[in-house]
Amino acid sequence: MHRWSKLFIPTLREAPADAEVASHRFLVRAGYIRQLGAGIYNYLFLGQRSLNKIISIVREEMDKIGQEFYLPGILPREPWEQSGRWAGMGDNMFRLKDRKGADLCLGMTHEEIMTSIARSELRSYKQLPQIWYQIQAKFRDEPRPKSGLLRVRQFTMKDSYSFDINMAGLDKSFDLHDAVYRKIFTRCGLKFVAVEADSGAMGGSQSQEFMVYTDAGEDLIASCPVCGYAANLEKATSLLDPLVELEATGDGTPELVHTPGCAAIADVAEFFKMSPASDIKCVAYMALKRGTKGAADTWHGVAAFLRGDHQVNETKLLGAVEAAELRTMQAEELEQYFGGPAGYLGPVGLKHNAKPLEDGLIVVVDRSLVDRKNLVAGANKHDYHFRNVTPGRDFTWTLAADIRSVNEGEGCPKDGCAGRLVVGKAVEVGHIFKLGYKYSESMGARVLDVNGKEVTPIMGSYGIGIERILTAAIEQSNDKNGFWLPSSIAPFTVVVTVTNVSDAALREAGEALAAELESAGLDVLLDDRDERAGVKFKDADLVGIPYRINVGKKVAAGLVEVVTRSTANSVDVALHEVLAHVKSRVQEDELKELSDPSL
RNA sequence: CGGGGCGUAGCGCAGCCUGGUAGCGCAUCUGCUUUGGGAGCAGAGGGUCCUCGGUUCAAAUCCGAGCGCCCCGACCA
Repeated sequence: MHRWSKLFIPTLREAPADAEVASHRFLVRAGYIRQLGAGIYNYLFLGQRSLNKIISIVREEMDKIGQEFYLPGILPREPWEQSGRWAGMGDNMFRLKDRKGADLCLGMTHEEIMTSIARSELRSYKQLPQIWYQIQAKFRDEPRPKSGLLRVRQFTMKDSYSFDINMAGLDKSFDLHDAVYRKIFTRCGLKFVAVEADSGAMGGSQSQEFMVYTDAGEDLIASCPVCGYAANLEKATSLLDPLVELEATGDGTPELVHTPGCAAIADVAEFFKMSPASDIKCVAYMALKRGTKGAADTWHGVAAFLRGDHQVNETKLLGAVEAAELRTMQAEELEQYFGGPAGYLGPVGLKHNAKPLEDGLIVVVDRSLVDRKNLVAGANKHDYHFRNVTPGRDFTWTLAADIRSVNEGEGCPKDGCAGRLVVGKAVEVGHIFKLGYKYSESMGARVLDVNGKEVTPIMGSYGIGIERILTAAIEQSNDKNGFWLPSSIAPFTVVVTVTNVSDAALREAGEALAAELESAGLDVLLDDRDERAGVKFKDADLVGIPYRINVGKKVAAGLVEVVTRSTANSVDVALHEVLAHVKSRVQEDELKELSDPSL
């Protein structure tokens, strides 16, 4: 029997001043967590209890498709060197040395280690497919930990890895994860959406994130309310409405116009009395090409051209030029590549590469510019623009690609769908990813196929952020008094509140009821503290327990109150019917979660 | 890494400008009363004022350096 009077549940009336998002404030106030350092948290009794429930659900579902391992958190340098990620992970990796001076790191993820096991143990296609998973602490030296448990330096991850003989096998492993993830998040009571995600510059054919909408989230999701299309903004595309082009002036060829003081898009649009959509915006970057086989890293100029009213999507641009990193150009670099200053950069007369990441400038134009005409663009000369600029005729490019971010209200990209996209903030709770051959190839994992020929297994990797499930659940269900969790992941299903423990009859009724519920398999917390009723009600509302049973004066009439935290609804129930009542409520919740059409 | 803010009792804060006994609310402990939405009265305990150095007769307060934490941006397999 869990008696509140004997437990350590340090609730706070006030939250620490630096807690901003709801889940952070409530996790601290409810005594779930305490901070130890930036992005480093102690999980106390209630927090750990809830996380354990989440882990149990994850484990139960994952065991249907995979096998649980447990790999070390402290890892030698060598496998990371082999995959190329010792350098590639950069400062995000915690690194340390042992007493002999050998390099070690703390695991951020375990592709290398799982692949090393596969390499040394898997020999035949007959051993495939394999799905291996673990639930374990991950360490990432985040540049900016924030928002309580949302972005931290140590967290718990369920990560799994699949090894298949071919693409069809990988598709199946991916689909298995997709199905199991939906089951897991549903059982955890999350209102989630699966979205298309960026698969990164280093290959991988399909990538899907599981997101929960919340303003505390750090990702932006574009979705179509009509057809259900949903994608991370890093990846989302859209249909643009047709535009009316400007009339050509003069002989229709580029004409240099004096545009004093028009460095900003808005100024240019005002000057020419046109929409910013008829202007060509230029954003200039330096792109990092990672040196291979010990060669030095090199930086290359990139000119990104797009519509004046569009925003560069750096993730897409990074993918388009196949670079490792981007940074914006400095003034000297602008002068070197464009011969003109910021605010007046343009594509006319620029020399560019035939292929990305060679010497010289890479010119990337957004696809939405390709069929346009009579545009206005900077002349690479202070206070001058060209008009009558037509892409293809007046300038060419290294490559044309989708490098812009979609905006809310643009057309859904699905064929025949007339919907308009909406954009919302979300937090990522899971990610499934077709890795391809990156790790199996670089680390030399091979098996013999049915013909006795050596082939490289194809891999997938799949993650779930355990703490983020808890955080997202709190974000989606809270009010000014606290939060409520689904009974599947709440630290307790029901709290039995004895309103006045100095009344022996109430105390005994509470004890008896709690014992009955507990012996029926419910997670019960008996609030037997010698506190005023109000204090106990406030605490119960705060700490996330979905049901409360008030054992008070009505006990004399054989009644207690069953209060639902989410709705504050209270019903009087006869003592001998409480168990059946609560059990059926919990079962209803589970059924509702599993059949909720919004999922 | 760029910008901003903060560091005084467990939590929330005042005091700092203008140097001189370290305070308030909540929490904690004791007693009495109270007992259905964070009770009342009386009493008590609790502080390296982030650290180090400097100025001064005297530093929470002024000066310098460092550390830590938060927010915005950049970054984020």
